[in-house]
Amino acid sequence: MNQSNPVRVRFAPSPTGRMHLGSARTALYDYLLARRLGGQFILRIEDTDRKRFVPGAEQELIEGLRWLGLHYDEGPDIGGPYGPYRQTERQEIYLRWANELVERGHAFYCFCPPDRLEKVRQEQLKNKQPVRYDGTCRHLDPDEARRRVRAGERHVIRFKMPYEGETRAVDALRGEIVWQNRDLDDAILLKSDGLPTYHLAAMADDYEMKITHVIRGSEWLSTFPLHVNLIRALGWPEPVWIHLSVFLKPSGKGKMSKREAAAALNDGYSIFIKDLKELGYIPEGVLNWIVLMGWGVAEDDVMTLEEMVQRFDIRNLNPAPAAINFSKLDHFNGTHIRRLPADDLARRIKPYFERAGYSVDDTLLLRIVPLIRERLVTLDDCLPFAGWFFKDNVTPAPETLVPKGLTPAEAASVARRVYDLLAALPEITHASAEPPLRALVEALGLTPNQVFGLLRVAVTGQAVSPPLFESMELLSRETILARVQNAIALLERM
RNA sequence: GCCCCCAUCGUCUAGCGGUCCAGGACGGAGCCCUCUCAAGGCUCAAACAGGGGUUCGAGUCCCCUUGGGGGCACCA
Repeated sequence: MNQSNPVRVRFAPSPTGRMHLGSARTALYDYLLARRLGGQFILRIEDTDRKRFVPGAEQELIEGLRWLGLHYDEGPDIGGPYGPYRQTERQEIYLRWANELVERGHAFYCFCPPDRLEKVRQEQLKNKQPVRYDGTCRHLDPDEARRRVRAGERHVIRFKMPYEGETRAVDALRGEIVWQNRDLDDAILLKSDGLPTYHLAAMADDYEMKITHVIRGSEWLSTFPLHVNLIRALGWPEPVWIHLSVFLKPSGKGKMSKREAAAALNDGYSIFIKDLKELGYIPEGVLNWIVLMGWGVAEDDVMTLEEMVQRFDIRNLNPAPAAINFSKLDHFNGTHIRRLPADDLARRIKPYFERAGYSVDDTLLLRIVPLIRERLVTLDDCLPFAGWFFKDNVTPAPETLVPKGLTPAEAASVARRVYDLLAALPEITHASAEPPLRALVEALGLTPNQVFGLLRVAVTGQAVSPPLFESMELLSRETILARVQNAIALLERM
């Protein structure tokens, strides 16, 4: 690689499914590497598989990247100097290189029908032989092959893998890897539909787009020798290769499966980025979580995207598979929520209240935020903690008003004393209400828990709430008195 | 079956031959704080897969075993 060239890193997903943790992490590392080294981050859509194409998948990818804050410099929706950035729009390029490979003797036309290939495969499997192409068309006379192609015979183009010797390639995380060429296969580069396979398309695009670092999943390790041989056959510069490990299911036993994904959702988690967003996770938390799955930092593991850029170094990447740990996601999400400025958090939770049907006063919301900030794991936790602020009246279950150790009648009596005390105050604030109420607790020979608990349920309608006095301060005196009055009535009716 | 990769607390990891009776984080346990729930503080339990080498010395290098993972498509 020529060090004087700018670093260019690409995220190249295929629009065949949903954006999940694995793709997000790859994109994140791509982004971090590009930003860290002052280069460009490119989005390229690998849509050459028309059978598996999923409408809307590209949009989810783009929205996912935007939500995470992983902004790219070039991509299908924003263009760039090396476009187009969708492989189906670059078909001529692959055709040209495939022909070039054939001309140079590094690839050959193959007319083998799929059903024959399948039979060969079964035979090899049965005989416990390595499964690969048997080489039938490899030694066809080139002129004869060209004639058949011109005649319109259905064909593919295969790479002519050397039969002897070995292939060596370097992965940045694992060092040099060696393959015996006799174990390698004559992979298809150009399908009979005229579209390239990943092998040709990705390599050609990486070359055309001047990609300097390839970060991809370890599932590409097995075709790694094919890719380097292809690149070398064409004399292209070799990028730095980085093969990331896969994610394992939470137990660490086996990879993430459909079944596991469903199980996660059942527990209130998800491996899909869009779901995570809807579950109330914030990009800061998600990013911090996934960046550490495969990247080790000695200390200070709470980071913003900017801090990740400053600290990122591919030498710290871990090639070992990593098990997904959702409780760590909760931790990072809560931590980053707490770090948000009040107005920012207010802006982010406002939609949750509105979706619940409340009309939200921004001034009140801004005063609520400090009360619930350290209680939120996900954004939607704001509802159980603070939804009651926006209700005109609350309706506690009568039995929840009765403190431990007291009868309903005793509770009613306590409530009346509390009412009298609050009614005597010209205004009810944290400062004005707490001292006399504590004195009352003392005088009644009860615990703060008993009295404040009753008041909490009376005022908020629930047993768990933000701090009582701070919460009451946000309510009008009339509201508080009316709710305590209501509680007394409820208790008297028990 | 064949090829390739990986291996430190339950999990994510630090460690790049001596500073490691192995450090941090999540989770767990306990204590403190406390009006509930949290947050926060303190403490504790918890790991170098096994076996051979190399070396004065190995978690750190090599080999084997075991275990885990990926791949073996006209999918990416």
